[in-house]
Amino acid sequence: MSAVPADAVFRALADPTRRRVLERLGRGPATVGDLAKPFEMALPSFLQHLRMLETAGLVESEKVGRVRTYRLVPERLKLAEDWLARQRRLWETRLDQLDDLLKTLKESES
Amino acid sequence: MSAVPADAVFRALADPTRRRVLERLGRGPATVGDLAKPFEMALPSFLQHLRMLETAGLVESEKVGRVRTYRLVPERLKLAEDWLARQRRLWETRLDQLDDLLKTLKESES
DNA sequence: TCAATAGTTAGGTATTGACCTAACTATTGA
DNA sequence: TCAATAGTTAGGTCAATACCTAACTATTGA
Repeated sequence: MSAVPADAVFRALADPTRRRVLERLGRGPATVGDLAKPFEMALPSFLQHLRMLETAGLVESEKVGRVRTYRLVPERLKLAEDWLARQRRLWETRLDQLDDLLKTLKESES
Repeated sequence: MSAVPADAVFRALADPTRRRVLERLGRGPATVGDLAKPFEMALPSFLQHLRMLETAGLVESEKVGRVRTYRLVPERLKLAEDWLARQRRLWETRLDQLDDLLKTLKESES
């Protein structure tokens, strides 16, 4: 069943921990330790979230010595944004058409 | 474990079946049967998707006689849109700051 | 050189998601 | 009135998520 990239992106965004990580990375790259600090969670659990973000393509990382640094891949969020924007255009068009219809009906009354 | 509304919205969007349903509803209300027709899936499985969209607040439904009709609740998509827009503003600001910094450095060279 | 640090792997549990079939209820049109 | 229609409920399988602890590897600074 075609696991479209959008699936992974939206699934990655579905978790508050992962959204907070993205917000953090929006202000610049950070190491695993830095990223993990604000969370109660055990490290291995947290790493799973990072892995999920990375496989969704929303972040990328590089290890130097024993330190791995993550940064945002902003283009990837566009996938989600684009879908939502397209969706909004769709129903806005439809509401406009309804509006036109109502206007036409009102005019033909007079 | 604050299950923020955004969680449910993004999770609802994570499945292609549900996104197709939303696209369909973007063109106007439709009954369960109408919505289900394009999908191979058994009806009970499909209903679960509809339920998930409804608990996420993305759609609402009303039953008249034996027919249930679904329609989009567009405001709800704004939750997702807003988060993404805020996120974009964040990292765009940061990239601008980097840009300024680089410009400043270049100027001080000359 | 060796103990502390940074991250990783292995493996276990509980819940939820995505599907199915079978059997049911409520409505409606002939 | 009764068979077809529209949707619903019950219950089962399998994979993935979200967490955990324990034990490990690789790097580095004193």
